[in-house]
Amino acid sequence: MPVTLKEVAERAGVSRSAVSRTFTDGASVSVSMRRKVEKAARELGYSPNALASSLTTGRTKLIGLVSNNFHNPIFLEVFDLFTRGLQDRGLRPLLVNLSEEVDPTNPVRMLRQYSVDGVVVASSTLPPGFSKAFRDAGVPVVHSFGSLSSAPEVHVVGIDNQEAGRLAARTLLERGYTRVGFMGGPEFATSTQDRLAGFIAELSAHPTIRASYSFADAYSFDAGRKEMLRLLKEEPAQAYFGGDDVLSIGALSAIKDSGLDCPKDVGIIGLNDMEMARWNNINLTTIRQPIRQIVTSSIELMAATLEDRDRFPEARIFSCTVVERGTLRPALKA
Amino acid sequence: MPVTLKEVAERAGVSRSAVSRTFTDGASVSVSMRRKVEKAARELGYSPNALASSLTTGRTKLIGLVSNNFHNPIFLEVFDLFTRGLQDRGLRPLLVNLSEEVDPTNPVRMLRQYSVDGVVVASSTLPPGFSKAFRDAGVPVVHSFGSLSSAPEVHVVGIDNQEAGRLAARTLLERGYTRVGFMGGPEFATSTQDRLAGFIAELSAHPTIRASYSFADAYSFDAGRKEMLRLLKEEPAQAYFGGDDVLSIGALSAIKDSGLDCPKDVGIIGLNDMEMARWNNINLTTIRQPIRQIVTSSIELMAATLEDRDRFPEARIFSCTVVERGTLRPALKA
DNA sequence: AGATTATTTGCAACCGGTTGCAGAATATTT
DNA sequence: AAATATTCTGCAACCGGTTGCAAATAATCT
Repeated sequence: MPVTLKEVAERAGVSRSAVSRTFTDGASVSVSMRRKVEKAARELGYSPNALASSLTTGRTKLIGLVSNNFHNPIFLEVFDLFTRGLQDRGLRPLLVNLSEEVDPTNPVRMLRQYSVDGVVVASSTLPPGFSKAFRDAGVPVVHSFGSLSSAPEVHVVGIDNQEAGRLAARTLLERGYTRVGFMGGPEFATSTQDRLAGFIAELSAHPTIRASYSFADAYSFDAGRKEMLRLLKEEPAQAYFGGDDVLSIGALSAIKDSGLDCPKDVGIIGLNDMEMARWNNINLTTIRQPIRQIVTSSIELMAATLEDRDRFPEARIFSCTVVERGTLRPALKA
Repeated sequence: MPVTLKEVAERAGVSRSAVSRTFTDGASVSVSMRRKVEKAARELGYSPNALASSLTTGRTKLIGLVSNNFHNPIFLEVFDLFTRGLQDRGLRPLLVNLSEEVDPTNPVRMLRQYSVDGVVVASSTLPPGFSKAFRDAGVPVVHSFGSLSSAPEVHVVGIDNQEAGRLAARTLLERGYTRVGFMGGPEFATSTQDRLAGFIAELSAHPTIRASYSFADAYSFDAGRKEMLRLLKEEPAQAYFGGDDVLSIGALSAIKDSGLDCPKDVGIIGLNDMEMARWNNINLTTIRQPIRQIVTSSIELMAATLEDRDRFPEARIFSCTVVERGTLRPALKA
């Protein structure tokens, strides 16, 4: 059904190579030849088969976009930015949903079968083993929103989750809270671990502060709500660092339903600054993660790595900022 | 770098065809041969190149997943369900972001270059011209969440938006509202037009009801908020059918900020029943769209159409239900 | 104009697989 | 055991392009 190179060549009365060259830029074709071929191509409605050409060029322009975060609203924006950014560079995102996948073997095989030029891992929860498995398969990898190690083995772009944890702790201290809590996401998520570590590290310099830690089952409204209801039954802290915004909003709902007031009785600070956080019936104080910059930078890094496949792995860190809203009491006067 | 068929054949000491057959099911290979080949393949870490084979088989198992709804939280779930559902059938979603695209030419070309086996258009706002353009390119198309015409030219799976509009109108009538409004999404969106048409149709049977219509700039919180603020300045209706949930939540925020109470002063019914609608600090009465069923059915329909490419276009309609929450006053006693 | 150099062009082989066909190897039948 | 029917296997051509190489054309220089 689709028109092939050969048909165009025949109609234009030239060789197949000539047609091929008119459609590969940088190739040597005379203007007259180009005109002839383009005319024939137009009349036939020809457009070259990217897959066939990938066979010889070794480039598909396919980029695996793998994620397992299909329940966090910020990731819709992440996908939006990634797809547009990749498209703008002529790259095609092959979306891979890794929810419930524990072993990288299958995804790796699949991505190799489709000869992707690179893989973007967009996930805050996938263990680094996945990225490494892709790299070991010889594919350039950028892990966005990943956790950074001191010696990155693949490119990582994101925030420093430990620093975010420290920032959360500092913010709570500034507000004069003396009993604080970390209400994290699922314990196995890399982001949770890192944020907790930072949170603890910062507080360790303040021995007078009482701190507690617990984990919700998932990064979800219900999990946050459930966990906060549990916490409120016993002696709750004065303020919590919620694992992320969705979780924090769930916690907020628990607080209100328990007849308590936020921030008067219990304070909350979230993380992400997702769209809903600023909705005025939520109005969540939170730590903002610069998503747009992270995605843009990830795409640039991927493009650069496609050029130079031996590029040394690097970590690109973006800083977070506190977004003041209504779920934490004001800072103490200095 | 990657291992090829030939290398496996050499190592196993057999012909290339033999190796190929081992990896295509339904092909005739003896057990001893299969064992030999599989051993060699395992040792070399071979897995067949799907793109190369697509050249001769004519099937890539690539499915274009095209959408322009990257700001509506329900679409995150839609993408989740689609990617998993497609993956489960061995199909690979090639994600295409059509935001800001007004002409189907480029996307069509791109999808043809990558020889997708089919296209799923997942959008409630794209005009039918896009689906038709894909179909005209000879690719099987399923338009999910699309608007249905009486004579579908491509497969359409979704709700009957007109019926949803009627349902909204009926619901408002049941509650005894006599001055009602339609606060739609952007006027050009197909879903908005259909919902409005149904809303009007239902009310036309009730000449005593005063009805008004207006449109927000987008399906977004801010647009809904802005439009409701505008409406509240003049003489507002007693209750509104909000174009979708996000819009309705924006409207809700405007109502509260204006010192009014919902549902006491102004009622709202949304559409979609997205996750946040049930968050208790929102608690939006809304019309539920059965997303999961729509996606599942779309995938089945796509799979069936891949089998029989001449399948006659059909429309699959799922019904909506009202989800009672807190933004509409109770129904009148009968 | 003739020699020299730079551009174009077509040939043919190749990218990594698949598949119709015919001969070889097995299995089944009588 | 011979004849017949089945199942396997390799050959070679093909899928839709690309590209090194050498011949053919065009451009530039004396």
